[in-house]
Amino acid sequence: MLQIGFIRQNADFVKERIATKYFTDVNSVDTIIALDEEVRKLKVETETIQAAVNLASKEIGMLMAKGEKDAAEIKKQEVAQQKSSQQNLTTQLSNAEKQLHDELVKLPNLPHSSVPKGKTPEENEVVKEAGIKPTLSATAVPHWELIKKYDLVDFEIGAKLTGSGFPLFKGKGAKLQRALIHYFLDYNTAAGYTEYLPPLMVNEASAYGTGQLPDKEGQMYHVTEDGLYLIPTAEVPITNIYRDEIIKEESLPIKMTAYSACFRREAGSFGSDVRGLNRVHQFDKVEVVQLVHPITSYQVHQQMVDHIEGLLIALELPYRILRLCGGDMSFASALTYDFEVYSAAQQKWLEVSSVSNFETFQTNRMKIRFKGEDGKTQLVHSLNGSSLALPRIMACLLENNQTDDGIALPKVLHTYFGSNVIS
RNA sequence: AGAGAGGUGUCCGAGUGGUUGAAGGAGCACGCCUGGAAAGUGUGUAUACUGAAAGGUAUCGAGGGUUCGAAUCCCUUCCUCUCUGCCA
Repeated sequence: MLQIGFIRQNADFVKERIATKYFTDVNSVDTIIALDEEVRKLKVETETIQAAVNLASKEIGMLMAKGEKDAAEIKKQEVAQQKSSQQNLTTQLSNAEKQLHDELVKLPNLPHSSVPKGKTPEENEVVKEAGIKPTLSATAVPHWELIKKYDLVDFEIGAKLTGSGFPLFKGKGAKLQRALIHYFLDYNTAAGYTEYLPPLMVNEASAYGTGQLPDKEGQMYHVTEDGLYLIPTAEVPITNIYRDEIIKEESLPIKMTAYSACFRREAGSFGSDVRGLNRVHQFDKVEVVQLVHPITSYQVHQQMVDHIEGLLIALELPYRILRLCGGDMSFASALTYDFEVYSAAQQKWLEVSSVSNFETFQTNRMKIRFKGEDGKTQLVHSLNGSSLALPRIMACLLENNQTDDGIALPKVLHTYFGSNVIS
């Protein structure tokens, strides 16, 4: 959520920036400013009356103490009149506040100045492409065939147990997942991230804090009986750890990593995009989150990109880094880099990580602040990135490394997996 | 899941209707004292909104109610602890 004070002072800038995200209703900025003015005006009015009421109440207290009952009664009647005139204002105020909040929550974050212009994924800017795309033999097959061949994942039984999109990992497939999670967490903690293992369900306040609510309600599984949501990413519980906290400045940056299962309803997907492990309702992911001092956030963002790039290099996968254009960025992000790996048999790029700087968009909702040297509290910046999403990594590892003798695993996984090859 | 107890500032802890944003203590910060430190001592020590400022408003888990006035009374709800039950 954008800060109202900032909108008030930079209305034109806000409109201009929002437009690059192809947010449809730029006029809502004007609505917000008008509502904000109304709210503040009504606040002053009601608070003035309240101040008078409070003062009178104290006077009544003193009169009662002195035993001057009659004088107290007269005061009481005065207060009663003031209160009746206040009631109407209070109703107006709470209505206006609610409207203001509803509008404010619908505004997306403002894209950073380096965000490329564009509306569709095709207009994302390729910042870097590296690694070697393998030349596969004529007999090479996509990962869903390899999965069958080596009996790594059973989609049919997953569907039997739960439904489509809930893969059942099995044998070496399950072990490869474990090896990857283990390796990713080790890599992150070695870089100074503290490891967490979070709850897989969160309450409404947490889902709201990171921006899943109210914007993306339909994308989460909702346990209505208990008012809980299955997490779409560990980002949600992990970032919310510091909700409503004031952090000591010297504790910044706070670096956290977590493995979790992720649940996404992903309504409306279809076609070859959803084959095999390309898109599923439940998947494993390791996430990194940082809470940082505002002046360092873009530097940290770049460090996180480098950090995640290191994983892909270690996994020996061909990858590319995209700077997302305004139209393809998420609601809450100010700047996002996506990582994609090249899936050689499918001959397509698959997104495996998204590294974003949210600036104060999330922390304003969560009220995550620090107290600076000047004694003023201000919001920290939050950032996060996947490191990494497992299914597509697995798909690429299988497809790109397939040989007649099995799947040759990258060196870094040998110890974790306990073997050099899946055969 | 049932029974009971409780949630107050950074922490401990007092407070059952009237200048209580909140006693007292600890911690922390700054100063004095000291050769230096400890001890001692003085001052300060929440957050948000609003206002140029003075100030004002709100906040004692959360939400609602009673009252001229609520940390204190009532209702709802969340959480923690103890006991019982159940269970990986």
